[in-house]
This record gives sequence, structure tokens and C-alpha cells, in this order.
Amino acid sequence: MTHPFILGHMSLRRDAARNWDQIVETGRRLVDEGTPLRLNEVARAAAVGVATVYRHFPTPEALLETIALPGLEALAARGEHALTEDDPGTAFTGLLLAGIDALLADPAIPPVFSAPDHVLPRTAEVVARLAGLNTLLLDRAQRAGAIRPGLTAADITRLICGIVYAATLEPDAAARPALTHRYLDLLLTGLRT
Amino acid sequence: MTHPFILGHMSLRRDAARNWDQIVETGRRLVDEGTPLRLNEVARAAAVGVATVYRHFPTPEALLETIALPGLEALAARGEHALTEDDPGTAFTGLLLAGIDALLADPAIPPVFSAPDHVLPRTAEVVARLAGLNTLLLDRAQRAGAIRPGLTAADITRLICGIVYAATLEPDAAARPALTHRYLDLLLTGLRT
DNA sequence: CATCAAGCGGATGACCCATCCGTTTATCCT
DNA sequence: AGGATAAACGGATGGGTCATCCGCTTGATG
Repeated sequence: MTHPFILGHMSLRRDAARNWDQIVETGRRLVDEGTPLRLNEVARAAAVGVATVYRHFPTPEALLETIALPGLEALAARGEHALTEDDPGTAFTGLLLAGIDALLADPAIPPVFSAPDHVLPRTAEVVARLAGLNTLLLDRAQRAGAIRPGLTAADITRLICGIVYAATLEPDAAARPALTHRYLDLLLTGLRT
Repeated sequence: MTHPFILGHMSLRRDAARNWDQIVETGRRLVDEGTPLRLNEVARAAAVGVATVYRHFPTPEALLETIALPGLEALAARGEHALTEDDPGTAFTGLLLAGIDALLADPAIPPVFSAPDHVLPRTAEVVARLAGLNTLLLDRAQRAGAIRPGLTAADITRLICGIVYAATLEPDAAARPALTHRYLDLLLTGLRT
């Protein structure tokens, strides 16, 4: 990942951009290792001054959101692709499955996705985009009679997070994907008409 | 709550027991307020020296487990009562509902209940007791044909925690109980044969 | 009442966080 | 090219929290 031009017309000095990259990359590594993001530690691991990290990312949340962004955008793209599918039922369940897999695959995503609000505009934007997609696909599936009425998109979002959370209670991480898929099946049985 | 005699034959000096009570009571208040338990803060709020708190509860987890214990034991008692019910299906679902309500009602319970291990023997014991009850009631319900086979008690436990977690994503706390009940209904539709 | 161990509390060293500021460096302009 | 300038750097440091240690107090015991 490489630093994006801000608002499309502003750029960072070359050394700043390089540091930005190193910080995000290091943060990604730490997140993947399961370490909670401590900005001082990120600075040390990235061989960069502490102030540099704080200048780019005032809080751990800001860095985490930056790290999570690509994954969230991939998921949103996946959702937009689902709009073109023929069967509203499979389009909807397909997005749920993709969401679960994304949440499981990238430890940066769950905390960002389930946070009540976001510090970066781009994160807020992509999460809102996902919510819109979710609403749209759910509505379609409900109209097609594939999903029972009386459920909101917010319910779906929460339940997906709940399923992923449930799977994290399994100590063996390798077993989690299979678990989430079983739990999603269970949920879908309840969701269908 | 009042300090239990340790192993049934050892007792604390009277002032120590009084402090113990005050610490647990203060901790309970803080937990109910949603404050994360910080031992220094508990000491200040309980008008007690820091060392006194640390002597009784070496870690925040130890205090939290102590605070959660009564609720967990009430739930276990509820589960033992469920054993005497006639219909295995309602006995099982009744315990699930009771579990959810307990997790929602007492903020001390979820972190203790879903922790992979426990620092106090009594906590470990009561959680194990609950697991046993869960296994037993699930097995009965499955044999009676009320619940589909292929699910373990651990699955159930995780799913219950997942549902409660899902409800905590709703910002309005007053709406959460209704949510969890709806989600449990959904889950039960999936669980039935 | 005297003895003494159990218990008390707060001072303190260790550690983490995040800001500030003197120095360095990229960029721009002549 | 090279100097001027602002952007960016980095680490020293003050502020805050954590948990231990130890000299003092107090309840229990005979």
C-alpha cells in the first residue's frame, strides 16, 4: 500500500511518503501478529521517530483504519459486483459469506467495522457504502421472498459480527473459518422464509 | 456480598473482611457504570490503600471474577432447576434464554464467561458446571428430536456469546434485550430439527 | 494487658503515552 | 547550481498509570 494523494491534489514530501508507507506496513505486520497497535512500538519497529508516527496517525484508531481500508474497499467492490447477480437470494448470502471471510482473514477489519464511528473520512465513507449495499441486497432478497421480512440491514450487520465473534472464542484459529461457515448456515436457516 | 470463608475453615481478620467487602462492592458499582476495572481507581473509590486491593485481588480479572461469581452461580442454579423440567426442548431453550438475560443484565459476566481460562478456582468450577449442564441439556434435547444433531455444547455457548455481542453493537442499551431475544429466536429456528 | 502476626497504606520505581522543539532535508526558485 | 524556506524528522521529556515494597497500625490470642 502506498500513500494516496489527499483530495487528489495534495502530495506529501517524498521522505514523508516513504515513512508513511513504512509505518502502515509495520502496523500491518503487528496487527497480523495479533499485537495491539501501540504507536510508540510501531515507531520503534518501523525505525522512525515517534513524532513521525503521531504526525501521520494521531491515534491508534487512525492507523488501524488506514490498515483496514484496502480490505474494506475490496469487500465493498465485492458487494457492488453482487448487485449484478441474477438471484437476489444468492447475491445477498454471497455478500454475507464474503463479509465473514473478510472479517476472519484480516484482524484489522473487525474493530474498524464494528466501531460506532470512525476517525478517517474514507473509512466512514466505505463503511457507509457497505451499509447501503447491505440494505439494498437485503431488500431485494426480501422482495424476492428469499429472506423473511422484519429484519433490518443493521440486524444483519450485527449478526455477522456476532458470528465472527463467536468463532473467535474457539482457541484454535485454524478451525474458525469452518465454524463461521456452519454458524452462517444456521443463521441463514433462520433467516429464510 | 460478603467474604466467603476460604476452603470453609480459614477466615480473614475482621478489618480485612470489611475491606474485602468494600472493594467488591465498589468494583461492582464501577462495573455497573461501565468503567473498566482499574485497581488503583478501585482503591481510591473504596477509600482503601492500593496495596490492600492488590493483596486481595492480584489482577483486575481476579476482582472481576469475584464480582461475576454470584451471577454465574445463580445461572448454574437455574440450569440445575432446568434439569427437572419435563420437556427437554423447553428445558434447553429456557437455559439459553436465562443465559442471555444474565449476560445482558450483568456486565461483569460476559468477559468472565467468555474468557479462555480463569484465575479463581471457584470461577473455573462454576463455569465448568455450566458447561456440563449445557452439554447435558443439549444432549437431551437432541435425543428428544427437538434440536438438530451435529452441534456441540461449545457451539451453543459460543453462539450465545455471539448473540449478546451482536446486541452490544446496538448503541441504545435499552433496546438490547429485545434484540437478543429476536436473535435467539432466529438462532432457534436454525437449531430445531 | 502484652505479644505478635496479619493487615494496612502510600511512597516509589518502572513503564507507557504523546507533545514539543531544535535539527535535518526535500522542494522551489533564481 | 545553490540558497532560501517550509515541511518533516526524531528523541528528550513531562505527565500519568501500574504494581511492589516496607515501615507502621491493628485485630486476635492467651
